[in-house]
Amino acid sequence: MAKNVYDVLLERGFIEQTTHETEIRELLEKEKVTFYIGFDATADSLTAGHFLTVMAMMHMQQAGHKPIALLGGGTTMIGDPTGKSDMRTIMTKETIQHNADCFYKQLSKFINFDNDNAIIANNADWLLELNYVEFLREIGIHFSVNKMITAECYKQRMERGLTFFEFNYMLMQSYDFWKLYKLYGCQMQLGGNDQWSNILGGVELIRKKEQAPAFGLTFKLLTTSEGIKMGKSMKGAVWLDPNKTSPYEFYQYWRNIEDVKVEECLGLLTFLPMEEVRRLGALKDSEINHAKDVLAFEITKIVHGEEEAMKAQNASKALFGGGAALENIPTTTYTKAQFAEGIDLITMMVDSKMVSSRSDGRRNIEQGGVTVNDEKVIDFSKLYTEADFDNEGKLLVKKGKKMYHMFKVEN
RNA sequence: GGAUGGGUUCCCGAGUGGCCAAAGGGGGCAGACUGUAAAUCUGUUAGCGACGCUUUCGAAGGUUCGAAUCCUUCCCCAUCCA
Repeated sequence: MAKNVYDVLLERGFIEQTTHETEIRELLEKEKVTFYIGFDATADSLTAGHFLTVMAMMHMQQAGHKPIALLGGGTTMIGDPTGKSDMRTIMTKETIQHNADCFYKQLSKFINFDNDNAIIANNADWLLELNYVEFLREIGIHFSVNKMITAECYKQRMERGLTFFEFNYMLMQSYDFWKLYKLYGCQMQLGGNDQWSNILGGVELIRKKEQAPAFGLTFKLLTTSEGIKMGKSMKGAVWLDPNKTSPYEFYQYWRNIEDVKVEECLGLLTFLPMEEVRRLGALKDSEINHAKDVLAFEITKIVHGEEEAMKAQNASKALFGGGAALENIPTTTYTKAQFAEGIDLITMMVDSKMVSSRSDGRRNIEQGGVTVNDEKVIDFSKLYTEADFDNEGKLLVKKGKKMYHMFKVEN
């Protein structure tokens, strides 16, 4: 075995906290370790935020360790309240099952679940049938409330109010870890740094209940330089599902990352060798745009495949570099019949979701932010007809500096 | 269960009868400057058939020419007491 995964993860910038640094390093060196990461099935696609943990999983699997992807079918049933302000909509069993299926499908693209190389599990299998009193006697007895309220994850919550349910979340997650330990000999839990307290809970539970070693490790959370969680855009989350976030948009998201985050992202979200990462990260001024190209391409390649990554890159270069064919950018297609009487630009922008409302569209035009085929639009009431499209039946609309959309007329 | 203080637009947070589609900040969007970056400055930020109209200040009723503001009931949250 080449380099210890622990050192790889450390060098690439994944590791934030560990329960037992030296033991973990040694363990990963000597043995094939079974570890787990949990995913709550709150949506029908993974997000860019999940991707970081998936990358860590891939590194671990490549190093010969055995990942367990734990789907939160049970925890999602009630809804993880962490960081949520609104009333969470109660999700039906069917929705959760559907979400979990989607997660599994996506995870399979990154993690090899064949031949027992990795395990997929769902905590619905044990959480839903728990007996309350038994649970308290077996698990609850190991948790000190005094200790729990001092936990960092609850601290912020103490001021705003904490429900008994939220308070229990740690126990449920700890129980998951213990269950996976019993079922699969899982020795280690990884997760985002916000999971630290919950992970610690599990580690201690196993140590107390089984007198056996268990370990925990958390990853840095991807944030912007202002500390805001990355992976969100104005349209909401950046999804890994190409139907929810097109490869082009996905590519653009990373292409537009802040300068100061480029090196960090290259280390975490690509497999490029670290020498290359450091070289690219050291580029200055406009040179760093090259590093961003590489970053966007590499991530898109891992998530959507090389072909899609190429397409996204070409589209991006065509739009921002000029020349080249304008293919693979987001497109809305109309029929000739729809254009018989002409359609105004605002309608087109609303249809294509370039703007959120007609008012929004009008504002953008009034502020001089919209061009059609590189010409600034002044009159928002103008009706566009087939004559305005080029001979291929295309019309390129640009909103702001970066948002492009292609309109087509076909029969 | 009791007392007190609260629920305002994407978020935080002003506003206690008309001048309120609602100050200020954050975030978003657009313009300028740039490198598809950051910072900065400017504009904008409920919707629509747009110098006008419609819907919004926890919910439902009521008072009034007129309500985010006053009254009634209800729901929710925080703090203290039990």
